[in-house]
Amino acid sequence: MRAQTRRLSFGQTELDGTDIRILQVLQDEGRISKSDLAARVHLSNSACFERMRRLEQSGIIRSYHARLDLDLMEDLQIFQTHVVLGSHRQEDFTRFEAYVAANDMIAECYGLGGGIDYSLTCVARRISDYQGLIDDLLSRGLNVERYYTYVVTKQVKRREIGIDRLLG
Amino acid sequence: MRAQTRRLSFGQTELDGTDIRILQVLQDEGRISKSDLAARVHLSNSACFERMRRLEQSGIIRSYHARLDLDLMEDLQIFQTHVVLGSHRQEDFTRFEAYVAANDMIAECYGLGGGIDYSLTCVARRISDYQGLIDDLLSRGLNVERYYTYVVTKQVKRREIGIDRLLG
DNA sequence: CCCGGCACCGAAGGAAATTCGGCGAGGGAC
DNA sequence: GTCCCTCGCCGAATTTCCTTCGGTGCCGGG
Repeated sequence: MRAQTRRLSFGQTELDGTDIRILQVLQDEGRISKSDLAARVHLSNSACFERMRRLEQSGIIRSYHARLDLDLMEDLQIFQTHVVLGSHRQEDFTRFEAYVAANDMIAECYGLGGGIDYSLTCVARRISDYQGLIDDLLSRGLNVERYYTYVVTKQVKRREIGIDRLLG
Repeated sequence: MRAQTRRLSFGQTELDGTDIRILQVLQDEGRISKSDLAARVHLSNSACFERMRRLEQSGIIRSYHARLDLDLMEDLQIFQTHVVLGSHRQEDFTRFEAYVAANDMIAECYGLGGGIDYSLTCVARRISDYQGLIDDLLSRGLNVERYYTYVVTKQVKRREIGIDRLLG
Protein backbone atom coordinates (compact mmCIF):
# COMPACT_ATOMS: atom_id res chain seq x y z
CA MET A 1 0.00 0.00 0.00
CA ARG A 2 2.77 2.43 -0.91
CA ALA A 3 2.24 5.44 -3.09
CA GLN A 4 -0.78 7.63 -3.18
CA THR A 5 -1.47 9.78 -6.17
CA ARG A 6 0.90 12.71 -6.27
CA ARG A 7 4.66 12.41 -6.44
CA LEU A 8 7.34 15.01 -6.21
CA SER A 9 11.08 14.93 -6.51
CA PHE A 10 13.15 16.97 -4.11
CA GLY A 11 16.68 16.98 -5.35
CA GLN A 12 17.73 13.34 -5.23
CA THR A 13 14.76 12.19 -3.23
CA GLU A 14 11.35 11.08 -4.42
CA LEU A 15 8.42 11.88 -2.20
CA ASP A 16 5.04 10.24 -2.27
CA GLY A 17 1.83 11.48 -0.72
CA THR A 18 2.60 9.99 2.66
CA ASP A 19 5.96 11.75 2.86
CA ILE A 20 4.29 15.01 2.02
CA ARG A 21 1.69 14.45 4.67
CA ILE A 22 4.46 13.81 7.21
CA LEU A 23 6.16 17.04 6.21
CA GLN A 24 2.91 18.94 6.53
CA VAL A 25 2.29 17.65 10.01
CA LEU A 26 5.83 18.36 11.16
CA GLN A 27 5.70 21.85 9.73
CA ASP A 28 2.72 22.62 11.89
CA GLU A 29 3.49 20.50 14.95
CA GLY A 30 7.23 20.19 15.13
CA ARG A 31 7.24 18.45 18.48
CA ILE A 32 4.51 15.90 17.89
CA SER A 33 5.47 12.47 19.20
CA LYS A 34 6.47 9.93 16.61
CA SER A 35 3.67 7.59 17.61
CA ASP A 36 1.09 10.31 17.13
CA LEU A 37 2.64 11.20 13.82
CA ALA A 38 2.44 7.59 12.71
CA ALA A 39 -1.23 7.45 13.66
CA ARG A 40 -1.88 10.71 11.85
CA VAL A 41 -0.50 9.39 8.57
CA HIS A 42 -1.93 5.89 9.01
CA LEU A 43 1.35 4.05 9.27
CA SER A 44 2.90 1.79 11.85
CA ASN A 45 5.44 3.36 14.15
CA SER A 46 8.36 1.65 12.51
CA ALA A 47 7.41 2.52 8.94
CA CYS A 48 6.75 6.11 9.87
CA PHE A 49 9.97 6.33 11.82
CA GLU A 50 11.91 5.07 8.83
CA ARG A 51 10.39 7.71 6.57
CA MET A 52 11.01 10.47 9.06
CA ARG A 53 14.64 9.52 9.37
CA ARG A 54 14.95 9.48 5.62
CA LEU A 55 13.47 12.97 5.39
CA GLU A 56 15.84 14.29 8.02
CA GLN A 57 18.95 12.67 6.63
CA SER A 58 18.24 13.74 3.08
CA GLY A 59 18.15 17.33 4.31
CA ILE A 60 14.56 17.97 3.27
CA ILE A 61 13.81 18.58 6.92
CA ARG A 62 16.52 20.98 7.86
CA SER A 63 15.78 21.76 11.47
CA TYR A 64 13.15 22.16 14.16
CA HIS A 65 12.39 25.35 16.04
CA ALA A 66 10.26 26.69 18.84
CA ARG A 67 8.42 29.87 17.92
CA LEU A 68 8.06 32.45 20.65
CA ASP A 69 5.31 34.97 21.12
CA LEU A 70 6.81 38.28 20.11
CA ASP A 71 3.89 40.26 21.45
CA LEU A 72 4.89 39.17 24.94
CA MET A 73 8.43 40.36 24.46
CA GLU A 74 8.80 43.88 25.56
CA ASP A 75 12.11 45.52 24.76
CA LEU A 76 12.13 44.05 21.28
CA GLN A 77 11.96 46.11 18.11
CA ILE A 78 11.76 44.58 14.66
CA PHE A 79 12.73 46.44 11.51
CA GLN A 80 12.59 45.67 7.85
CA THR A 81 15.40 47.07 5.79
CA HIS A 82 15.41 47.14 2.01
CA VAL A 83 18.83 47.39 0.48
CA VAL A 84 20.01 48.46 -2.96
CA LEU A 85 23.61 47.76 -3.88
CA GLY A 86 25.66 50.14 -5.99
CA SER A 87 26.86 47.47 -8.37
CA HIS A 88 25.92 43.93 -9.09
CA ARG A 89 29.11 41.98 -9.46
CA GLN A 90 29.14 38.49 -8.07
CA GLU A 91 31.62 39.65 -5.47
CA ASP A 92 29.24 42.34 -4.18
CA PHE A 93 26.55 39.81 -3.49
CA THR A 94 28.93 37.38 -1.86
CA ARG A 95 30.31 39.96 0.52
CA PHE A 96 26.92 41.33 1.45
CA GLU A 97 25.56 37.88 2.16
CA ALA A 98 28.57 37.00 4.25
CA TYR A 99 27.92 40.08 6.33
CA VAL A 100 24.30 39.08 6.77
CA ALA A 101 25.24 35.56 7.78
CA ALA A 102 27.64 36.79 10.42
CA ASN A 103 25.45 39.48 11.98
CA ASP A 104 23.07 38.07 14.51
CA MET A 105 20.84 41.11 14.66
CA ILE A 106 19.71 40.09 11.18
CA ALA A 107 17.20 37.30 11.54
CA GLU A 108 16.00 37.00 7.97
CA CYS A 109 17.27 37.95 4.57
CA TYR A 110 15.73 37.43 1.16
CA GLY A 111 17.55 38.17 -2.07
CA LEU A 112 15.13 39.94 -4.40
CA GLY A 113 14.81 40.70 -8.07
CA GLY A 114 13.34 44.00 -9.17
CA GLY A 115 14.62 47.31 -7.87
CA ILE A 116 15.55 46.16 -4.38
CA ASP A 117 18.37 43.72 -3.93
CA TYR A 118 17.77 42.48 -0.39
CA SER A 119 15.07 42.55 2.21
CA LEU A 120 16.28 42.17 5.79
CA THR A 121 14.42 41.56 9.03
CA CYS A 122 16.41 42.97 11.92
CA VAL A 123 15.89 42.54 15.64
CA ALA A 124 17.04 45.12 18.16
CA ARG A 125 16.33 46.17 21.69
CA ARG A 126 16.35 49.86 20.92
CA ILE A 127 16.24 52.03 17.86
CA SER A 128 19.77 53.07 18.68
CA ASP A 129 20.88 49.47 18.43
CA TYR A 130 19.30 49.27 15.02
CA GLN A 131 21.05 52.48 14.02
CA GLY A 132 24.28 50.88 15.18
CA LEU A 133 23.63 48.01 12.81
CA ILE A 134 23.06 50.39 9.92
CA ASP A 135 26.15 52.42 10.74
CA ASP A 136 28.16 49.25 10.82
CA LEU A 137 26.64 48.03 7.57
CA LEU A 138 27.49 51.27 5.81
CA SER A 139 31.01 51.45 7.17
CA ARG A 140 32.03 48.05 5.88
CA GLY A 141 32.52 49.05 2.29
CA LEU A 142 29.78 46.71 1.17
CA ASN A 143 28.74 49.05 -1.58
CA VAL A 144 25.27 49.75 -0.22
CA GLU A 145 23.92 52.48 -2.43
CA ARG A 146 20.61 53.03 -0.71
CA TYR A 147 18.58 51.55 2.08
CA TYR A 148 15.05 51.99 3.38
CA THR A 149 14.02 51.34 6.95
CA TYR A 150 10.53 50.31 8.01
CA VAL A 151 9.51 49.76 11.59
CA VAL A 152 7.55 46.54 12.03
CA THR A 153 4.47 47.61 13.93
CA LYS A 154 2.77 44.23 13.92
CA GLN A 155 3.59 40.67 13.11
CA VAL A 156 0.38 39.82 11.31
CA LYS A 157 1.27 36.31 10.19
CA ARG A 158 4.16 33.92 10.23
CA ARG A 159 4.07 30.39 8.89
CA GLU A 160 6.70 28.05 7.63
CA ILE A 161 7.24 28.34 3.92
CA GLY A 162 6.82 24.96 2.48
CA ILE A 163 5.01 22.08 1.22
CA ASP A 164 1.41 23.12 1.44
CA ARG A 165 1.26 24.92 -1.84
CA LEU A 166 2.61 21.95 -3.72
CA LEU A 167 -0.55 19.99 -3.19
CA GLY A 168 -3.34 22.24 -4.44
CA MET B 1 20.07 27.58 43.29
CA ARG B 2 17.33 29.47 41.52
CA ALA B 3 17.85 32.69 39.68
CA GLN B 4 20.87 33.73 37.73
CA THR B 5 21.57 37.35 37.05
CA ARG B 6 19.24 38.66 34.38
CA ARG B 7 15.49 38.74 34.70
CA LEU B 8 12.84 39.65 32.19
CA SER B 9 9.13 39.95 32.36
CA PHE B 10 7.05 38.64 29.47
CA GLY B 11 3.54 39.83 29.95
CA GLN B 12 2.44 38.22 33.19
CA THR B 13 5.38 35.90 33.46
CA GLU B 14 8.78 36.47 35.01
CA LEU B 15 11.71 34.74 33.40
CA ASP B 16 15.07 34.08 34.96
CA GLY B 17 18.29 33.15 33.22
CA THR B 18 17.48 29.46 33.15
CA ASP B 19 14.14 30.06 31.45
CA ILE B 20 15.88 32.15 28.85
CA ARG B 21 18.46 29.49 28.28
CA ILE B 22 15.67 26.95 27.78
CA LEU B 23 14.02 29.21 25.24
CA GLN B 24 17.29 29.69 23.41
CA VAL B 25 17.89 25.98 23.15
CA LEU B 26 14.35 25.26 21.98
CA GLN B 27 14.52 27.99 19.38
CA ASP B 28 17.50 26.32 17.82
CA GLU B 29 16.70 22.66 18.48
CA GLY B 30 12.96 22.40 18.64
CA ARG B 31 12.92 18.63 18.87
CA ILE B 32 15.60 18.10 21.48
CA SER B 33 14.58 15.50 24.05
CA LYS B 34 13.54 16.81 27.41
CA SER B 35 16.28 14.86 29.15
CA ASP B 36 18.91 16.40 26.90
CA LEU B 37 17.41 19.82 27.44
CA ALA B 38 17.55 19.31 31.19
CA ALA B 39 21.20 18.35 30.97
CA ARG B 40 21.91 21.33 28.78
CA VAL B 41 20.55 23.79 31.31
CA HIS B 42 21.90 21.92 34.35
CA LEU B 43 18.57 20.97 35.85
CA SER B 44 16.96 17.69 36.82
CA ASN B 45 14.44 16.30 34.38
CA SER B 46 11.49 17.10 36.55
CA ALA B 47 12.50 20.70 37.26
CA CYS B 48 13.21 21.35 33.62
CA PHE B 49 9.99 19.71 32.58
CA GLU B 50 8.05 21.93 34.93
CA ARG B 51 9.62 25.06 33.49
CA MET B 52 9.03 23.95 29.94
CA ARG B 53 5.39 23.32 30.64
CA ARG B 54 5.10 26.72 32.22
CA LEU B 55 6.66 28.36 29.19
CA GLU B 56 4.29 26.56 26.85
CA GLN B 57 1.17 27.17 28.86
CA SER B 58 1.91 30.83 29.39
CA GLY B 59 2.06 31.19 25.61
CA ILE B 60 5.65 32.38 25.51
CA ILE B 61 6.40 29.30 23.45
CA ARG B 62 3.71 29.46 20.85
CA SER B 63 4.45 26.48 18.67
CA TYR B 64 7.05 24.17 17.22
CA HIS B 65 7.85 23.77 13.55
CA ALA B 66 9.97 21.77 11.17
CA ARG B 67 11.85 23.90 8.68
CA LEU B 68 12.19 22.46 5.20
CA ASP B 69 14.96 23.06 2.71
CA LEU B 70 13.46 25.33 0.11
CA ASP B 71 16.37 24.92 -2.26
CA LEU B 72 15.36 21.30 -2.70
CA MET B 73 11.82 22.27 -3.58
CA GLU B 74 11.46 22.70 -7.24
CA ASP B 75 8.14 24.11 -8.42
CA LEU B 76 8.11 26.67 -5.66
CA GLN B 77 8.26 30.40 -6.22
CA ILE B 78 8.46 32.91 -3.42
CA PHE B 79 7.46 36.54 -3.81
CA GLN B 80 7.60 39.57 -1.60
CA THR B 81 4.78 42.01 -2.02
CA HIS B 82 4.75 45.47 -0.52
CA VAL B 83 1.33 46.96 -0.10
CA VAL B 84 0.13 50.52 0.35
CA LEU B 85 -3.47 51.06 1.37
CA GLY B 86 -5.51 53.94 0.06
CA SER B 87 -6.72 55.02 3.48
CA HIS B 88 -5.78 54.21 6.99
CA ARG B 89 -8.96 53.73 8.92
CA GLN B 90 -8.98 51.01 11.54
CA GLU B 91 -11.44 49.12 9.40
CA ASP B 92 -9.07 49.08 6.42
CA PHE B 93 -6.37 47.40 8.44
CA THR B 94 -8.74 44.91 9.99
CA ARG B 95 -10.12 43.83 6.64
CA PHE B 96 -6.74 43.54 5.01
CA GLU B 97 -5.35 41.47 7.86
CA ALA B 98 -8.37 39.19 7.81
CA TYR B 99 -7.72 38.56 4.13
CA VAL B 100 -4.08 37.78 4.86
CA ALA B 101 -5.00 35.40 7.65
CA ALA B 102 -7.41 33.50 5.43
CA ASN B 103 -5.22 33.20 2.34
CA ASP B 104 -2.82 30.34 2.59
CA MET B 105 -0.62 31.46 -0.24
CA ILE B 106 0.50 34.21 2.12
CA ALA B 107 3.04 32.73 4.51
CA GLU B 108 4.22 35.86 6.25
CA CYS B 109 2.93 39.36 6.79
CA TYR B 110 4.47 42.25 8.67
CA GLY B 111 2.64 45.50 9.34
CA LEU B 112 5.02 48.35 8.69
CA GLY B 113 5.34 52.01 9.50
CA GLY B 114 6.80 54.37 6.95
CA GLY B 115 5.53 54.56 3.38
CA ILE B 116 4.61 50.91 3.00
CA ASP B 117 1.78 49.46 5.05
CA TYR B 118 2.40 45.73 4.72
CA SER B 119 5.12 43.41 3.57
CA LEU B 120 3.91 39.98 2.44
CA THR B 121 5.79 36.81 1.65
CA CYS B 122 3.81 34.74 -0.82
CA VAL B 123 4.34 31.17 -1.95
CA ALA B 124 3.19 29.95 -5.34
CA ARG B 125 3.90 27.15 -7.75
CA ARG B 126 3.88 29.38 -10.79
CA ILE B 127 3.96 33.07 -11.51
CA SER B 128 0.44 32.73 -12.81
CA ASP B 129 -0.66 31.46 -9.42
CA TYR B 130 0.90 34.50 -7.84
CA GLN B 131 -0.86 36.73 -10.35
CA GLY B 132 -4.08 35.00 -9.37
CA LEU B 133 -3.43 35.97 -5.77
CA ILE B 134 -2.87 39.59 -6.75
CA ASP B 135 -5.97 39.65 -8.93
CA ASP B 136 -7.97 38.28 -6.07
CA LEU B 137 -6.46 40.73 -3.63
CA LEU B 138 -7.32 43.67 -5.84
CA SER B 139 -10.84 42.50 -6.56
CA ARG B 140 -11.85 42.25 -2.93
CA GLY B 141 -12.35 45.94 -2.35
CA LEU B 142 -9.62 46.01 0.25
CA ASN B 143 -8.59 49.48 -0.76
CA VAL B 144 -5.12 48.53 -1.97
CA GLU B 145 -3.79 51.69 -3.54
CA ARG B 146 -0.47 50.37 -4.75
CA TYR B 147 1.58 47.22 -4.57
CA TYR B 148 5.11 46.24 -5.52
CA THR B 149 6.16 42.72 -6.41
CA TYR B 150 9.65 41.35 -5.90
CA VAL B 151 10.69 37.85 -6.88
CA VAL B 152 12.65 36.14 -4.15
CA THR B 153 15.74 34.85 -5.90
CA LYS B 154 17.44 33.47 -2.82
CA GLN B 155 16.63 32.74 0.77
CA VAL B 156 19.83 34.04 2.28
CA LYS B 157 18.97 33.62 5.93
CA ARG B 158 16.10 32.58 8.13
CA ARG B 159 16.17 32.33 11.88
CA GLU B 160 13.57 32.52 14.55
CA ILE B 161 13.02 36.00 15.84
CA GLY B 162 13.44 35.91 19.51
CA ILE B 163 15.23 35.86 22.68
CA ASP B 164 18.82 36.10 21.64
CA ARG B 165 18.90 39.83 21.33
CA LEU B 166 17.58 40.30 24.82
CA LEU B 167 20.72 39.00 26.39
CA GLY B 168 23.48 41.11 24.85
C1' DC C 1 7.29 -18.85 -12.67
C1' DC C 2 10.66 -17.72 -9.41
C1' DC C 3 13.51 -14.58 -7.20
C1' DG C 4 15.04 -10.25 -5.09
C1' DG C 5 14.04 -5.91 -3.29
C1' DC C 6 11.25 -2.90 -0.90
C1' DA C 7 7.98 -1.16 2.25
C1' DC C 8 5.31 -2.62 5.68
C1' DC C 9 3.88 -4.72 10.26
C1' DG C 10 4.14 -6.27 15.26
C1' DA C 11 6.64 -7.46 19.24
C1' DA C 12 10.34 -6.79 22.53
C1' DG C 13 13.94 -4.45 24.81
C1' DG C 14 15.58 -0.16 25.98
C1' DA C 15 15.10 4.76 26.66
C1' DA C 16 12.52 8.63 27.58
C1' DA C 17 8.67 11.21 29.73
C1' DT C 18 5.81 12.20 33.63
C1' DT C 19 4.29 11.88 38.29
C1' DC C 20 5.02 11.99 43.10
C1' DG C 21 6.86 12.42 47.79
C1' DG C 22 10.15 14.68 50.22
C1' DC C 23 13.93 18.10 51.08
C1' DG C 24 16.07 22.56 51.78
C1' DA C 25 16.63 27.51 51.03
C1' DG C 26 14.55 31.99 51.43
C1' DG C 27 11.28 35.28 53.17
C1' DG C 28 7.59 37.11 56.11
C1' DA C 29 5.32 37.36 60.63
C1' DC C 30 5.75 37.55 65.17
C1' DG D 1 16.05 35.47 66.11
C1' DT D 2 13.08 31.83 65.02
C1' DC D 3 9.22 29.58 63.34
C1' DC D 4 6.68 28.35 59.46
C1' DC D 5 5.10 28.58 54.82
C1' DT D 6 6.11 28.59 50.06
C1' DC D 7 8.54 27.54 46.18
C1' DG D 8 11.71 25.24 43.36
C1' DC D 9 14.39 21.44 43.20
C1' DC D 10 15.75 16.46 43.35
C1' DG D 11 15.47 11.28 42.67
C1' DA D 12 12.88 7.25 42.12
C1' DA D 13 9.00 4.77 40.22
C1' DT D 14 5.65 4.13 36.69
C1' DT D 15 4.05 4.71 32.35
C1' DT D 16 4.58 5.89 27.83
C1' DC D 17 7.20 6.21 23.88
C1' DC D 18 11.18 5.09 20.85
C1' DT D 19 13.93 1.97 18.20
C1' DT D 20 15.36 -2.28 16.48
C1' DC D 21 14.59 -6.61 14.51
C1' DG D 22 12.66 -10.62 12.32
C1' DG D 23 9.24 -11.78 9.37
C1' DT D 24 5.46 -11.10 5.56
C1' DG D 25 3.43 -9.75 1.26
C1' DC D 26 3.56 -7.18 -3.00
C1' DC D 27 5.65 -5.98 -7.30
C1' DG D 28 8.81 -6.01 -11.15
C1' DG D 29 12.56 -8.25 -13.68
C1' DG D 30 14.81 -12.19 -15.32
